[in-house]
Amino acid sequence: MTDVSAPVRMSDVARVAGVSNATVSRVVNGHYGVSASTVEKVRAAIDELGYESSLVATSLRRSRTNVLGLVTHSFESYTAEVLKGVMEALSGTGIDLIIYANSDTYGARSTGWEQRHVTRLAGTLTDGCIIVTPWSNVRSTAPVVAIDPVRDSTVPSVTADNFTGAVTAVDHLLGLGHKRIGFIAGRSTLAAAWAREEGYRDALTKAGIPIDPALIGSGDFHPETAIGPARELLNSPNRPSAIFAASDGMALKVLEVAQELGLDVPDDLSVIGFDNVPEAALANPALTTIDQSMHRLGFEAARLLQALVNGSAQEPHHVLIPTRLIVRDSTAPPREQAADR
Amino acid sequence: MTDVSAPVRMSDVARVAGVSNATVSRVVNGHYGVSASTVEKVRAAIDELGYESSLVATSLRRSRTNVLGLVTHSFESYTAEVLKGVMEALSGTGIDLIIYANSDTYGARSTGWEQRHVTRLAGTLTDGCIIVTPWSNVRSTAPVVAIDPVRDSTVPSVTADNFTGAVTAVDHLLGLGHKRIGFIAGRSTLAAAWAREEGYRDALTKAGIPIDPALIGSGDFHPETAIGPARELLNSPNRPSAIFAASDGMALKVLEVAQELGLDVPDDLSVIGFDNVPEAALANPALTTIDQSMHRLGFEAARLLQALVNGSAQEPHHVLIPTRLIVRDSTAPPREQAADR
DNA sequence: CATGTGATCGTTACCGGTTACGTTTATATG
DNA sequence: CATATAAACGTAACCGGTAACGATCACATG
Repeated sequence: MTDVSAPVRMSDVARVAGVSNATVSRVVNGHYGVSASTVEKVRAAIDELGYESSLVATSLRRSRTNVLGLVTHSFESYTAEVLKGVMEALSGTGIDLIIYANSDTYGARSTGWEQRHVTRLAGTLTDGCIIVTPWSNVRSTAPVVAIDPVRDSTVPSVTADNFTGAVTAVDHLLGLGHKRIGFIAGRSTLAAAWAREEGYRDALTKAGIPIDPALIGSGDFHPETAIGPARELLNSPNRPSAIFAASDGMALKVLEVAQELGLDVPDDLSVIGFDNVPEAALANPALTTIDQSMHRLGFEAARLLQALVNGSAQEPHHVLIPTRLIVRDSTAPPREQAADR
Repeated sequence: MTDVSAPVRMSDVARVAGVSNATVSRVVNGHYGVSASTVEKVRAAIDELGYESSLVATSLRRSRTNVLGLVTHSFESYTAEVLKGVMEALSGTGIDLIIYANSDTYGARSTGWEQRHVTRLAGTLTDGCIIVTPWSNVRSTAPVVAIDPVRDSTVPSVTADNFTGAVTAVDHLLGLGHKRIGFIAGRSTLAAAWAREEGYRDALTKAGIPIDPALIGSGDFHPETAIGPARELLNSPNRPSAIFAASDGMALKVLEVAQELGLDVPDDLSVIGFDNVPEAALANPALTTIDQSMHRLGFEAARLLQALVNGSAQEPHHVLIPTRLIVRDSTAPPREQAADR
């Protein structure tokens, strides 16, 4: 039967140790001005009572809390990867992480939740916040770092080099001999989606291929939204020989649609994604994609936020993570070219 | 140029609206006793200033915070699944979730951190806590629910029916004709590991097969720890025709070891895991396993914790989630039996 | 007209710590 | 011995809200 009584407060420790509240606080925080014998008494009382300071009371009074906040709206695998990166950056620093998730908007993709959570946390509970994939802009008095922000965002951010990555993806397809390359876009308000589409357009233009609006379908990064555009692209009389999807989730849906239509990947259709989520490597066929290290995004975001909190961050506050082409089994030369050889 | 000034407090709203702090509080919390015109003024001031109440100050004063805490030590895929279940249970209830992760022990598997975090959160910031895979026992004045607790735990818990699941796994192998079945155990201090081993022993005994200690290797649920025992089992002169690993992570390592030794799965060796992590379905060969719905564990844990907080939970406070055999490609009749037919 | 009643709103103590400041005591200095 | 100095520790204000309590006022009632 353990104690189900009230939690142990600092005043309890003070009473047992026969000192004042202030002295206990000094001991807990290792401040100067307490005799060795008093420190000993207080330590003993703390151990005896099993005292732990209240995070809430401490952060209300203190300006610095040594806790960083992270706000997210879902826990997909990419979020987990980001979190691992953040934890790695924080490991051994003595800085803890609080993740705030609100149930009301779960799965609802509603907007404005980041703002609410950030203002509720920043300035009191946390020294700063990381926002994972924000769907709207935020303002805050405490430092904020966004991962994959919206297009017009002015807050410090960490993103993959989406433009270069998209160019690399299209160049890969061009290099294989593809001429008609379809694109399934992401949510246009997000900077990442915009940059990937720009990369697609740029790479084609550079290669002297005119942009055909009929080859551009619009998704919003959620896998299901790729199904319609994919069917449309693949059912068209002059269907593309390759499709570049702005995310792996959507690319995997393209694979499904291709299978459903009896198209062989990569012989009839090449598919390339973006993100390199764990599922991509395990798909059938394994998905060629552009790797953006979520782990790295989280890691760098935590680093940047720490620097911002310490005031030691150098401008500009936008870090770009390089991307990498991962060639797997979903891309190959188009059938005509393959026959030529 | 947005405001980089101090955060807006309730007193700022009060000043702008020309009322007292208490009235603003009443409006924010929708309490009775404020005239319609005053409510309007306060609402306007709140909108104008963009006020959001401080989570910290509120929870310091209030006994009830409508925030649940979750303490975890890592963000593997099972944690993400659990989180999704928790969020689903909380969706629409107006109850938010705070996840606390401490960096010091990240990956270090040290002990006692759960206790620190729970006491720092419970009673002030949160109304109660869910602890994911605790490695030690905890006490708390606020309700606590453990997912996969330690063996001697007395706290309310949610676990899969590990015993029955393990029996099912072994029965599946026995049904295929296997007689020599190896086992790779999990961390013995965890209730789940213990129940799975008990299930293994029980199923064999029930089938009249004596327990051979040489067939039991010890891991601790971390995948790498399965490699040694797997090599030992598979290199032995009288090697088992099937191995039951106490977790999918470890089972996947067994597959790797088998490949390394030139053994074909499932022809030379059947492998069955436990958990049904996403990777299991995508492994080569696809892993036969016992499904324990992490999502469900999280969901039920959140439900139980809510009931505990509301005081509406009925005894006993231990909920058992049924498990399910998922037959895939890593199990088959042993070679001898296969030849018999 | 005196008093009762209820709605509205301000005053103030408090949640559990932190810290500026003041007080006491011991020791050093003139 | 009087005074300066510093170490050790307590007192009390404060962080940003909440809620018990009291005060004020309009209106109804005897």
